[in-house]
Parts: sequence; C-alpha cells; structure tokens
Amino acid sequence: MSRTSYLDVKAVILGRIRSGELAPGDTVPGEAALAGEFGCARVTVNRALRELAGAGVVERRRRAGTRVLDPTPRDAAVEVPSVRAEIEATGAEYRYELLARRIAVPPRQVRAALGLGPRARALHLRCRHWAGASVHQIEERWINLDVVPAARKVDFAATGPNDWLIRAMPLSRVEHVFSAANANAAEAELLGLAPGAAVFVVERRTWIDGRAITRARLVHPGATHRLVARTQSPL
Amino acid sequence: MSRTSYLDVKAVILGRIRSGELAPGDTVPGEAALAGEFGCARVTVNRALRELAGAGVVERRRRAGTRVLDPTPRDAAVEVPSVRAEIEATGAEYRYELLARRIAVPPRQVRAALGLGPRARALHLRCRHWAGASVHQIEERWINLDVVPAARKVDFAATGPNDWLIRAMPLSRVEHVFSAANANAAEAELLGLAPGAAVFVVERRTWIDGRAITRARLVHPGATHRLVARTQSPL
DNA sequence: GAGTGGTCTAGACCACTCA
DNA sequence: GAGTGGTCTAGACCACTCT
Repeated sequence: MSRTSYLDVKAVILGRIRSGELAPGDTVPGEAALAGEFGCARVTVNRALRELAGAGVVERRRRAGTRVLDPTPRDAAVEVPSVRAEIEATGAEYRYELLARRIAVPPRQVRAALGLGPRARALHLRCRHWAGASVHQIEERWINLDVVPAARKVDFAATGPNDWLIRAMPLSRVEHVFSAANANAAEAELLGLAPGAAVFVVERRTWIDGRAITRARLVHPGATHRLVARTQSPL
Repeated sequence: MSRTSYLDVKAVILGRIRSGELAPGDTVPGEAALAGEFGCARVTVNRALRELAGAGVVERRRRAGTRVLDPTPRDAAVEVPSVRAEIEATGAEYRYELLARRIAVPPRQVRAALGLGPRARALHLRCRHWAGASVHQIEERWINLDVVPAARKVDFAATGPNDWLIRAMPLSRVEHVFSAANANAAEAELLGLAPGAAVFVVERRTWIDGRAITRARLVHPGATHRLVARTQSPL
C-alpha cells in the first residue's frame, strides 16, 4: 500500500465539491477527521486544504473550520466579477435579455476554439445585459453540448448562460483575451452607440478537465468599461 | 529565542535578491545549507522556497538546485510580456524612441495615483515603441522620484523606462486597468491611425513596499493588439 | 552514483475565535 | 475554556537528473 499524498486528498475534496456532495457554504470536515479518514498525517491534509484555499475554492478560519466558497469570481487571475454583481455594485438595476437561441454548426473559428469537428453542432446564444437604461454588454456565446448536454434543455430566458454555467460546471479553467475595436453596424445598434465607437471586447473560453465548455464574445461600450487586474503573488 | 518561521526565511531570501546579493541566474544555497544557517528544519526552508517558486521569483529543479529567475514577466497575473520580447517574438524589429523627458508637477489624477502632494514634482517621459514599420505602443509615464531617485540621472535615450525600472526596482507589485477608447487627435497622430480609431489602453501602476513607483498609460492600436489572461490556479 | 528537491510521518505547541 | 487551523521539528525515504 502506497502512502497518501496531499494531491490525493486535494483531488478527493475537489471531487466532492464538483459532485455537489460538498455544496457552497458547507463545512469541510476538520483536518484531524480527514487525516483519520485518509490514514495520513494531519500536515498532509493541511497542505491539501491550504492549496485549495489559495485557489479560492474553500475558505479557512481558525475556530470556524473550512467552508466551501461560492464558485463565482474566483476562477480568473483577472477579477471578472459576475455581470450582475458588477452592475448592482454601482447601484444600477441589472436586466438580462435573451435575443436568440439556436442549435447550429458554429463558424470555423469557434469550432477550433471548442475543439469541435467540421459538422458538429453547438448551442448558440445571443444576449444583452443592461445596467439601468444603458447596455452593459452584448454576449455572443457558443456552448459545447458534448461537454454540457444539460444545456440543451435549458431555455436561458430568465438566467444568463454565465450564471447557469457557473452552477452547472463549477471550478473550471478560464482564458480571457482582451482587445479594442470599432463597433460595426450591428454591434453599434445593439449597444446603442454610434457606429465606429470604441468597444472593449472580451473573448472568454472555459475548460474542465481539458475539454472546452464554452466560448463567449463579450462586447462592452468602451467609454464606460474598465477591467482591473492586480498581482496577488504572495511575496 | 523564538523559532524561525518560513516567513522569516522567505523575507531574508527575498531581501538578498532585492539587494542584488543574489542576482538572476545565481543558485540559491541548498535547503540543507539554509536550514543550517537559519537553525531550522529543512521543511521550513522548503516551504519558503516553494512559495517563492510559486510567485515566480525562483525556479527549482531536483538535481540542479534553486536558481534566481529574471524578474521580467513574472510580476503580473496577466501575462504582460516585455514590449521588446513581445515584438521580437513576432519576428518584427523592435525600436524604441524617446519623445520627451522633463521633470514637472504631474496632473492631479497622476499625483493621486502616485500618492504625491499637490506641489510634488515627478519625472515625465513620453515614448514610442515600434514593431517594424508600425507603432506598437505609445507610452506616457510618470516616475516617483522620491521612491526612485536614481531615475533623475538616467536619460532614457536608449533604454525604455520599463526595462530600466525592472532592473532598478525588481519584484514590485503591479496593477493594470484595461479599457478601450477612440483615439484623440494627438494619439492618432503618434500612432499613425485615423482619428477615432479604436485604441486599447493599459494603465499600469507599480508599487514596492506599499510605495508607488510609477504610473504609465500605454496606448496600442486596437486593430492589432490583444492581451491574454489565463487562470493558473493550481487545482 | 550522488546530490538536490519533494514529500510523508508523528508529535508538539501556538494562535485565533467562538461560546 | 475549548476547538480549529497554523506551523515547527526531526527523521526518513523517494524521485529526478546530472555526471
């Protein structure tokens, strides 16, 4: 019998969170209990939980124990808050609007981003997010139905795909690509801007276990949108 | 006598790197040696060095030991490569151009960003970075001379402020704010774009020990510039 | 083969925080 | 006061990699 590694402990706890056995807000068993369960030293459990805390998956406090955190904003090096939270923090009212929903063969570029074959179909959504009376973001999203078959049955009329995916596929990996562009006619129309106005574009891809979940193109009015990235290296 | 903490070890090693006693490329003494020097257990040294490696300050390999890394791209959550490296990676020729250098009282916003009083003076630089025949970036920079007095004597004719600061003040903390805008007349002129073209704007602030070193506003042509941010949380 | 980091164990004490 | 995480020690074995 081989010894238990902190990586094993980490993987098991992460698995319990992914599966829902441990839900956000739940308290993870104490280090001593887990050490007993895994038959390893307490330090080993400590390291596993410490790294999960560093990754933002759980929160640890002395007397209170270890709790599972909401899987909301912790998954990016850059702070990309949930659209709703970001807007409501400014005091404006958040409103979500679904403009289109269909299942279709994505354009070549999107197929490549999602790792799909030439004739594979995916779920396409076009949404608009409002902050009060002005448009905060338009969203062009493709969801890989091979990885998230459950999305096929969701209508996304009331809940945006991002909020839904965060719950359905927690703890995924994210890549963001930022750029600036002049709004084309369609974008300007949807955003309520003059054609040619500067827009801030975010392209977001999400993976779980190496499989691409979704690809979103998020377009913001350039005049108002800013994105902050802070170094948090523990020096 | 109190016990030595891994934080003490970390701070001392970091201090030796900051002071230049350990230069990039140097090998840090082995764990056993440091444990002897600090009079602590080897695991304590191990944790200190492991965290420094996680922060990108050093690199560790089994047989080879622990080496101090170049302080170049490791200080941001977002990969913000050095301008030179980014351009040369594409095969284009990098050229740096200093447009203006003066010591003056910065505008109010910059004073606030640098934590300067109403009449404090700072070093102002305006630079342009070329990728082959096209402009890659224009740079509007203020340097806090209270924190970096050595900059007063540097002419920045050949070396850009970013390259110089990386060597002069290694291991600093960074904040980036990204946004999109339409180029104004002056920016369009310097960038070789039509007025109103979309530009990608990065505002970068850097600190060391809680004191603001510098503030730069970097403006890129929106059509070509993209910025990638990947999550690297060790799940 | 030898040297360096990587990790585990068992036991201990401390620090924080809640009741 | 009691329970939980935070950390240190001392010793051990393993894994990788360079010579």
